[in-house]
Amino acid sequence: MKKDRLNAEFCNCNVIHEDVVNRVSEKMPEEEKLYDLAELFKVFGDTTRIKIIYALFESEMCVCDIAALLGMTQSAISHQLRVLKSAGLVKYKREGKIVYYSLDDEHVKNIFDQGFVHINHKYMY
Amino acid sequence: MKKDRLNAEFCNCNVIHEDVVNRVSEKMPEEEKLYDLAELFKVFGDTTRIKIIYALFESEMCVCDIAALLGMTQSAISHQLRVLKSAGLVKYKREGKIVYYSLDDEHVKNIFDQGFVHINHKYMY
DNA sequence: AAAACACATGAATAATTGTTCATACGATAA
DNA sequence: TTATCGTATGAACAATTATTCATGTGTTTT
Repeated sequence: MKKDRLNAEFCNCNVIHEDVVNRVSEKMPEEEKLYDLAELFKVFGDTTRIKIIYALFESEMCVCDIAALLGMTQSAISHQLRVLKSAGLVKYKREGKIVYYSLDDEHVKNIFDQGFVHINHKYMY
Repeated sequence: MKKDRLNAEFCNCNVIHEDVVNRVSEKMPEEEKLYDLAELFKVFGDTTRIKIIYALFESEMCVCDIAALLGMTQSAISHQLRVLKSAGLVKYKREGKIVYYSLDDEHVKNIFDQGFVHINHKYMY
């Protein structure tokens, strides 16, 4: 009975298909890339941030306008804009007292469109 | 000084650009769609699940093999496969004692590819 | 100068969530 | 049948996180 372990890592069960595991293991992207990808999707995994991004698809907006649009406090929006900013998804420019936020990535729309394809496909059954 | 509120929702700041807010408001997708989209991305927002999906890009796999590949317990993998399954992202087939999981959505790859575009673009600066 | 406004931010709280542990289920083997 | 194996799952725990509240910063206005 085989008791192989891959990468000397702890695992409480046997490897059933060693060939498959080895082949897939070689094809896996770098750990760091996968981590970064998960971090990016984590940013998209919140309704408020999704709404902010959709709003910014249409127009650059200041914090107060976004807060009014979404019916949320200025503080909550500001906190979320910070998350979006550190993820490199939005940028801002200051004009007097007002700070205008806009999208800083032209690929986000594509990601969301593909996401909708999945959602809509799911509901056809 | 204007004190408008949109949609009769509470918001602790003034609407500065009423025209922009109204125009963007009309263009926003349905609340439910945005919620579903966030839920989908939430599933992608975990390194373990990202790894599982990448593994399944290459080959269908049983639970033990995935656990060995990722160096994690069978229980942890099984819990995550449950999440992926209820999101409509993976399907399974049973053969005796062994359960084989495989991808159930051909669009996921596109979403991830676009995600990588963002990540790689970000690191060029 | 002080007051008002737009926005940012630290701390606290509540809610969500990933993993572990123990155990149960379903199928095969002895 | 009993034992074993592959998998599923509920409960518990730790860690993360979204919002609120209070307050601070920077800019304009009076």
